[in-house]
Amino acid sequence: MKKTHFAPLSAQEKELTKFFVKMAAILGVQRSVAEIYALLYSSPEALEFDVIQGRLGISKGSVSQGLRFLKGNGMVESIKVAGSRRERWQPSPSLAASLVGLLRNQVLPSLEESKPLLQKLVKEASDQNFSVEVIDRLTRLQRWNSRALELSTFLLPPPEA
Amino acid sequence: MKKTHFAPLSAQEKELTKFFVKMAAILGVQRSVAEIYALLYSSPEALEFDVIQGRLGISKGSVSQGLRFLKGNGMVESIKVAGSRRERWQPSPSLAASLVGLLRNQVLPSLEESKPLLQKLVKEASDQNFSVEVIDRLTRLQRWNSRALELSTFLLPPPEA
DNA sequence: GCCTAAGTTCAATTTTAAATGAAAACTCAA
DNA sequence: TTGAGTTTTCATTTAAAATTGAACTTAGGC
Repeated sequence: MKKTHFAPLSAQEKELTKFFVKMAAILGVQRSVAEIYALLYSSPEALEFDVIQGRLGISKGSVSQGLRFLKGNGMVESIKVAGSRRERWQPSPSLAASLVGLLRNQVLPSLEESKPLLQKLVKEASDQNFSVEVIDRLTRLQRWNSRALELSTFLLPPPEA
Repeated sequence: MKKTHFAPLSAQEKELTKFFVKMAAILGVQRSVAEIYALLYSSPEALEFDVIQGRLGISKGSVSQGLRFLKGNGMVESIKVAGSRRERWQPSPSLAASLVGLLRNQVLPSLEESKPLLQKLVKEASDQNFSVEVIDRLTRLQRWNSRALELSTFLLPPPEA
């Protein structure tokens, strides 16, 4: 039998949601995702899909996409109980690891993509006799990109590598 | 006499714009702002309002707001030439300082705002006999927030303080 | 191996954010 | 002081992002 009524968020849950929504905004993560994470984070037990949907009052589509995003970034994990087809969701044990996963996926790709681009730009600027000032700026930019990349790879090593 | 025609962006300028737009996206900064910065960054001399508007082909409103944002975050500065009322814009000399300014304004406020909120949540959770697991999570969250705040204040000291 | 509960997909819609541009405000050269 | 040359403001428009939900797929209990 399927549940049809769910308790609205408590005052504390709402506050925690505010916090996660704010942090998520900094990282460019959407509100509904932060809401799901906040709910799981403030629940002592793992929650079923239905419960997440019902308590947050959002669509199945959003729950599905939100959980996929969170799982993809290593921020939540699901457990299965024998005899039921429903998955139960909970936050990953390490918040640190979760943030690392998130950052790696959000930031690293852009840094990597830009490396050859900047290299080309610096070369062209020198070849085409740009002003020293501009060449200098581009070179510094390139240096920044490399450093950021090194630092990220050091701080955020790929999982199980 | 007012200029009415402006050169479109060169291939290099477009590429550099792509780079800054990408980086800006990570930090949640809008595209038009990144475009303005990229243009100034690739120009050997300081540029007038009109030129920025003309070469980027964006509205006066966007240029005005974009420059205000960049200036407010210490990323560009304006110089005035005697005998003309127009300001001329250029990127701030230190890219590092620019990023610091940006991060401080984007991230620190949220961290600070959240401190008392998290403190209250931890207290309420203990008072109201939440599960150990949840109390533990909230406590770890609080610790994270404090550390991030300390680290930020250390890395990004307020200007001229 | 069915059959249905459970979850996913994605086009359509809603919501939110960004850009525009006309009008207002400011500023300084004359 | 004045007023044309600049820049800012902000209501409106446009564009982008997030959400919805009905149709579809999948998994596993029976």
